Amino acid sequence: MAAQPVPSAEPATCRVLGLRERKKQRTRDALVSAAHRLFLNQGYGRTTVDEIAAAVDVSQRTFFRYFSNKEEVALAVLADAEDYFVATLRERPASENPLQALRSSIVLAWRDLSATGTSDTGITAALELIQLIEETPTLLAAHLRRITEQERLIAELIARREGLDPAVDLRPRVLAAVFGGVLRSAHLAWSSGHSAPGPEGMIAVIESHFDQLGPALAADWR
Amino acid sequence: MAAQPVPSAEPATCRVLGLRERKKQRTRDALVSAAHRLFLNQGYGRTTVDEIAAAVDVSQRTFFRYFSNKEEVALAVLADAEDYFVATLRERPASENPLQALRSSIVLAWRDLSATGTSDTGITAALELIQLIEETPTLLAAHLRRITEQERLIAELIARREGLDPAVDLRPRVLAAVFGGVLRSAHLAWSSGHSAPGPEGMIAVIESHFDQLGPALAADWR
DNA sequence: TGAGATTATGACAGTCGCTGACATTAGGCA
DNA sequence: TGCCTAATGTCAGCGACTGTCATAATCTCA
Repeated sequence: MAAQPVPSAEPATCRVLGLRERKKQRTRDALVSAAHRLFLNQGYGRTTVDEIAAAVDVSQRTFFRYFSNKEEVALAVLADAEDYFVATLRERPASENPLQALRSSIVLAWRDLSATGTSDTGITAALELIQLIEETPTLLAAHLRRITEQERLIAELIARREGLDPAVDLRPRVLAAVFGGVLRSAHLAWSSGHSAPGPEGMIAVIESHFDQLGPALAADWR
Repeated sequence: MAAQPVPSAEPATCRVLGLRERKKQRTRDALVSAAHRLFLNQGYGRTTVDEIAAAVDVSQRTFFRYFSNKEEVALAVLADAEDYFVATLRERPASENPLQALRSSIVLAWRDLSATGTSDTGITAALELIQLIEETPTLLAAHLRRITEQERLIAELIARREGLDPAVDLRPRVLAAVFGGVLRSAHLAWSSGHSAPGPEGMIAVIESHFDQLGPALAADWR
């Protein structure tokens, strides 16, 4: 393996990663993708943790050292996408108002991810997972809880962005909750299958839901 | 529970219930209140289903014939309140726009329930439970999932109210999601303890969150 | 009122998610 | 090479939940 001639395209941190750390990362990734495959093939409920562990040739106990429960390994696929969204939000210019910043961040994040994506571990996996979540009550519950944690983070980001104290001003938290609601509604609409598939379809659904936010709150619906 | 001026969802059929049905209702109620007491005393996670069943002197198997899982018995306390809210929403005059109707329904429902409430099974139980939910991840997840089901119902009600096809027009679903988000945010704020206790405190928090909905979505936050 | 059909319940066994404890192995480092 | 630490496997056990079958309680109707 070309150990030396690698230029500094990679962050320095993972150059010096020991064998131990790399191995951990590999088994973690293997667990995630094995779980993903099993869940999609035979359903979440009909897949046991033992199966996932066996597919990667580790013990069940080791599985639970990587993921605190079965839901976590399923939702792990979305973690990257969420992080990317948050990173995007941090970089939105101050000229945008908060709602604009959230909307453009989510759309940009989807666009970037769909361009960057290695088709296997990337955005298609996330989309398949969203579908799976919507039809699996247990997963949906766990996902919704994660969403609310994300909303707290988003509220803090917005508050800092606008120079407000999040403990006093309710607007950041209200906005984050509204944003979460609109997104969830869009995910549900997309996964119910009446719209275009793939990232483009998802983006379109999200945009149309945001477009209806004003009208939905308007005094006159006619 | 003899109050008239309220929307009652009771069909006349249940006037003369057989012994069997009444007995079932009693054990169900006993399970709910025993569970409620145990959860509040020693925490949700440290209470086993066996304990709850034993407290009512039924087998564990019987417990699971009444509730499909442990979360359900905890959230059952909120079911009445939710039903009351939905009934209230159905009766809101057409002169109110959708957002107004939702807001006044939730406030009215809380007010009525806090007036009607037998202190034991009524609104205080619901408030204690909201607190418990917010500090118990498992319960929060289950609760959030129920909320989304409620949102679907609310969206249908709003659509019918406005004479729209909920499959076409996104506004009912978006509005329901926004409403759910604002409420959840209010619950969280109330249960974090920085506001007045009791139903009045909750109502105040809800009102203030709704007041911030417009400002949160506004273009200019200054 | 009493026999037979329903229906709720209990008892039991078993699966699966998840955890603590301890021994074993494998990578890091002097 | 050999010690130290961290990752893993094994095992035992708890608790949530389900299927199955026998029993007991209610209901129905002649």
